[in-house]
Amino acid sequence: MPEDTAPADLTTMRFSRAREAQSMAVLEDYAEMIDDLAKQMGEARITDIAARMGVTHPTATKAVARLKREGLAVSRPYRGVFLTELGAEMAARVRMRHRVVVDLLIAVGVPPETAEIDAEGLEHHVSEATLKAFEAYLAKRG
Amino acid sequence: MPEDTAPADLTTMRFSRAREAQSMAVLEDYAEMIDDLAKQMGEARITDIAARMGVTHPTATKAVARLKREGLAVSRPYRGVFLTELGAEMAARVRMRHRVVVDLLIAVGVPPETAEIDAEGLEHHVSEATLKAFEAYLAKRG
DNA sequence: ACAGAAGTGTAGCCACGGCTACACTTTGCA
DNA sequence: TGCAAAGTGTAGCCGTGGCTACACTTCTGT
Ligand SMILES: [Mn+2]
Ligand SMILES: [Mn+2]
Ligand SMILES: [Mn+2]
Ligand SMILES: [Mn+2]
Repeated sequence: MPEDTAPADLTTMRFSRAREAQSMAVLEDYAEMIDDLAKQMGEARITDIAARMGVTHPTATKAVARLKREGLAVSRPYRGVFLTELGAEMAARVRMRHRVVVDLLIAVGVPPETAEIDAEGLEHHVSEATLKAFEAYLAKRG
Repeated sequence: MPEDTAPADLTTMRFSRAREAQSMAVLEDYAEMIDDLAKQMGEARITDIAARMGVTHPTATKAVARLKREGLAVSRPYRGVFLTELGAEMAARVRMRHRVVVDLLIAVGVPPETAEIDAEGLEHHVSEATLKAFEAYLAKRG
């Protein structure tokens, strides 16, 4: 085995972390989007959530059901969806991280439109440590 | 609607792209891993693939079945798994991209161990345009 | 040579995130 | 005011990627 290869158990841990991060991605994106809609439209309706996510309304309903199950949102039949305090905190955190990721990409030379697109997937795999490093890099750059 | 917000249909496209990228992630990671194992051990066995991915062997078997279905690998019962030419090309591309992502993270100040971990998830959402930008940045930095 | 260990296949379970189809409720307008 | 349009709920399908349990094959060491 080449010495530039990490031990197998460290490799395994990397994959586990990536899977774990991915399992949060849907939750994070919906939380942020519901918060966006609440700010822009006054409330987040299932149809609007679905339209923005690019999915059908039953898919959005299922995602919201998961958010509710995890204590991140509440809703009553035929009414809008609202974030709990926990959900709002997640939304704020996710929005900030998203912005930092986009800014960093642009700072290292990625075209802004591309940065926006790629960030939507990248953001969910940026750890706290990496986020801090990004912020430090951006601060240093002014 | 605030003017710092992208049109809804662009937002929708971002999410679609992220989902699409994600659907390739498993394929990419397995292709790279099978290639690793072929180089390090002579051949890629289901048990070894599973162990490194941190999953059980039936899970690895299913992933390999998908690789075969997509023309990226071949195998015969109770024998090892081998990449096709297409699969080997994907593995090479994925390995290169992984390395660039890790290098870029380190270049902007992310601790190397963290860079390795985060890159495992990030890599799948780095587009060609972003990869080129990363390479340019790294080249400029020497 | 063969028995036990190791490896592999496969059935069948689950959660998730897509979808269509259809029923029901709410909204809005003539 | 009431009816049509819009919105929502829900059942049920699929593919994917996890898992356990168990059967079968291959390998290995005595
Ligand atoms: Mn996202
Ligand atoms: Mn985002
Ligand atoms: Mn990966
Ligand atoms: Mn990788």
